[in-house]
Amino acid sequence: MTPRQNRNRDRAERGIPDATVARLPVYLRALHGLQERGTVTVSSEELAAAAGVNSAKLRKDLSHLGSYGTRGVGYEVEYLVYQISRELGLTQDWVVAIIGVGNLGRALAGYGGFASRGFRVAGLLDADEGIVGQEISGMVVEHIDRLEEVIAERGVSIAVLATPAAAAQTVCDRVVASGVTSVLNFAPVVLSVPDEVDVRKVDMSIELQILAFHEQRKAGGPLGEDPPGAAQYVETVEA
Amino acid sequence: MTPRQNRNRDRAERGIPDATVARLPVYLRALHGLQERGTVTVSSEELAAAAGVNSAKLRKDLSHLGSYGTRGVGYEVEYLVYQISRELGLTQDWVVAIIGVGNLGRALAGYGGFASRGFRVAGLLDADEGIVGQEISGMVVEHIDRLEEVIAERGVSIAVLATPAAAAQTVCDRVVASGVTSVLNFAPVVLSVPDEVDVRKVDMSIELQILAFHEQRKAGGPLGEDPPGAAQYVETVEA
DNA sequence: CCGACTTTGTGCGCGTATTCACAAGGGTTA
DNA sequence: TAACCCTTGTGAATACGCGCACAAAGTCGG
Ligand SMILES: NC(=O)c1ccc[n+]([C@@H]2O[C@H](COP(=O)([O-])OP(=O)(O)OC[C@H]3O[C@@H](n4cnc5c(N)ncnc54)[C@H](O)[C@@H]3O)[C@@H](O)[C@H]2O)c1
Ligand SMILES: NC(=O)c1ccc[n+]([C@@H]2O[C@H](COP(=O)([O-])OP(=O)(O)OC[C@H]3O[C@@H](n4cnc5c(N)ncnc54)[C@H](O)[C@@H]3O)[C@@H](O)[C@H]2O)c1
Repeated sequence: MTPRQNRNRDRAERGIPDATVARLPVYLRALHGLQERGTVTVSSEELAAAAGVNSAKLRKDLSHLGSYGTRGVGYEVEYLVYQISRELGLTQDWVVAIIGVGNLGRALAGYGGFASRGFRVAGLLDADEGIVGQEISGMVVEHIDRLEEVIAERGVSIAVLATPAAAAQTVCDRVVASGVTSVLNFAPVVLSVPDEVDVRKVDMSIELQILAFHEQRKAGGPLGEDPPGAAQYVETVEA
Repeated sequence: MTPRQNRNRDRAERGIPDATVARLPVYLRALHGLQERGTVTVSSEELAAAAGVNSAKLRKDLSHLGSYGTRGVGYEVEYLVYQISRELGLTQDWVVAIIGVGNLGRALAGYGGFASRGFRVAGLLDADEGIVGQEISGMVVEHIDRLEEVIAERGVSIAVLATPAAAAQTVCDRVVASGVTSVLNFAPVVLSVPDEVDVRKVDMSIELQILAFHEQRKAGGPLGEDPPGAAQYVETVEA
């Protein structure tokens, strides 16, 4: 069997498509909402509506976890919550460190949406002497020099980077060298990491730019109506 | 020429794939970096490396904007910056309102990464009497009751929602009713809006959950090694 | 116990995205 | 001018994701 065939087989048997994984948390959120209202059973149609997706897509997504629905009835909310949580790894606790405790880091430190999903913030680190020692959301900010110790001692497995862009790669390198293989990056830079490390980024500036693009479309295309590719543009490069 | 042919031509000539649009801001960031270091010309290989993508993908992306490269040489940095900015609509100013000035809203209000791309925060709104009137990043927080006036008077075209989840849909409805067609949502809810409105969401909790999924994979699959789809699972639903 | 009804799980076709690989095009040098 | 080198732009193959539509499978009333 060629390596390629092997990879295909692995995908088919255990691999859950990335697109599906990205939606599972949304389903989970919708399910928790239903749970609070005491709903016991839900159809794919209802759940899909609550999650804002097509019902066929929802069913296909869930089918990747196994067959947890009952035909003619729907899905048992509680059981589905358990299965999705389990698949996402939320049945265990994840230890998180937030690095860079500025405006954004502070907001993150106090955010309840983390703890409620099994993410425990076990460290706040910063380089600024004025910030180190401050108590934020019940935790004392530690010095970045202690990064490696903190990661090792507390078993940090996810690092959240909220430093300025210029510092992000350096901090990332240290974090990775300490054995962390999951990074959530808020700094507007592309981090380079070894293959085994997962980096996800949150970039609000990019989101705004995408909105601006579409907004401009609605308003009638880019300024100066000539289509890109037209031959008669002028050299007005200088800002 | 029939309307349909016209539409097809427009698509072919002007329609830029969503996946491409989402990457243009990344290229732009990389280009600004090069610009600061005085680079005049860049090859697709170099730029792709800086942006963290495959070079063929980069070239194909850029080809959607027209042919702005020179074979044998590469792309002129300054010119490319201009073309991408123009395509994204960053050559004009966008007026933004931030709604919900709590932990996150505050961080956003003071964030420099917005202004530097032509996004001007023209309003901060909140429902809390204790927050209304406060000065944050040089702006006075206004009462949410004035939402419609603020949007109309200042020509707000993008709304940033940073309210609690429970309030988001209501606020969103009001914003949309006021004519805003672009929304950036930080609240962990699926917003329902008319077709012509674009909503983009930023959800850090989802990103963490995706990281957790992959982290669990690395550690050897979900707890209790049985592959999903196995027939012998037990009814251990109760938490 | 049966037949009507409901909802799941999925085969299939379609469109989009990604990547490879190379011909075409432009610069550069002798 | 011509030969050579470098890099773009894109055709073609492959992979991926989406959603329709329907058979299979279960429920429920009679
Ligand atoms: N504030 C926002 O709304 C927002 C939005 C989008 C992106 N971002 C990005 O998030 C990051 C943080 O933003 P912010 O507004 O909190 O900035 P900030 O300047 O308020 O905070 C950055 C913090 O990082 C600390 N720091 C600097 N170098 C460090 C190092 N080497 N190790 C550890 N800590 C270090 C600083 O002392 C500071 O406290 C930036 O990269 C920014 O571009 C912020
Ligand atoms: N803080 C974070 O790091 C973080 C991370 C991810 C997501 N979020 C989400 O972002 C949102 C805001 O988070 P936060 O931490 O800033 O919460 P917060 O409670 O600190 O702030 C919410 C603000 O919204 C205001 N508000 C409430 N109802 C309103 C209404 N109807 N109109 C206008 N304003 C209203 C409140 O007065 C408050 O000031 C929440 O939905 C949260 O889930 C926050």
